Amino acid sequence: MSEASVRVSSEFGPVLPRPRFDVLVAHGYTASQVNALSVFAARECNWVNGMEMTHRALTAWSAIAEHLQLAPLRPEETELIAIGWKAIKTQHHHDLKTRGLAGKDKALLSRAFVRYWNSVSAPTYSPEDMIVDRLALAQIWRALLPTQREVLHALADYEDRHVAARALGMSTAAFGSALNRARYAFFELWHQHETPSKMWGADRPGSRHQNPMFLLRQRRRKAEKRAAQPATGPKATIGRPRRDLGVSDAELLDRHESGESLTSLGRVFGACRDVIKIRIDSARNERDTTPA
DNA sequence: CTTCCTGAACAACTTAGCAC
DNA sequence: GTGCTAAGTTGTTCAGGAAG
Repeated sequence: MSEASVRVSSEFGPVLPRPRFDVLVAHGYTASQVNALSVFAARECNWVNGMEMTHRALTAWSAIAEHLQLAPLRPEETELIAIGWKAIKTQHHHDLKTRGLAGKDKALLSRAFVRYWNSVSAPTYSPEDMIVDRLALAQIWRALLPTQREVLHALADYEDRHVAARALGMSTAAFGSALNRARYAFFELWHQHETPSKMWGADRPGSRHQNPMFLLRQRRRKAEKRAAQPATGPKATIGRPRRDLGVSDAELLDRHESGESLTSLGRVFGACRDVIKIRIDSARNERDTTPA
């Protein structure tokens, strides 16, 4: 598409409003040209079926205008259209996510889906859910023991269990126990008269792991992977090589079954407890699947 | 060369059970 | 009710192979 074609194109009227003044945006591009490029990008973007045309054009418009302002050199029209397409695609994905329809498993009815369509399909907006939740929170908070409130409060304040534990003069282990009990008490009260589901998720640091849907999907993927693996057969050779602890897995299993704890075995062989556990599990698996 | 994927190892959190 | 310990569970990082 040439500069001349942008100038003569006047088909963007119904999609985007024509600017009242054809002001210069940047690098010689005028507002009308940016409009035309945005509409072109929107119309030719055939891989976002279902996204409304004006929404596409506005998304492309924002991205193109921003790029023009930031670009050190004059960008080509094709580059601006590509910028528009990229923005439309990203926005489309975001929209789907908001409606709970994103992800590889299109059949999955996600929480976002329920949350979005519950509010959208309601005849009028209702703050009922938020009010009920806030009242329940206030009632449950009063029903908790003072120490349970303290640990929850400290964790919320410091956002770090080690710092929170120090602030309360507790060991990390004691804080962890108290926190677990407090959470469980809260959970029971929240699900009063119902069977509470198992606790899930964890307050790990990092924004990625604050998303419960991420945790849920990750857990499901792992379960699927485990289920797909054959029960027997040689293990894949790729991955980090095993460290030689100077003891066979079978011997570790024997010693563990004789009463030695995982921790003490870990200390003896200079490995963390989980390494010992993995090897014991492996030996146990092999023993159980090998015919006598 | 880069990116993606994988298993091993490590780290952190949760839970159950015991003692006080 | 609380603190502690050990075991169980789950997330992160690292190193290496495969694919493009």
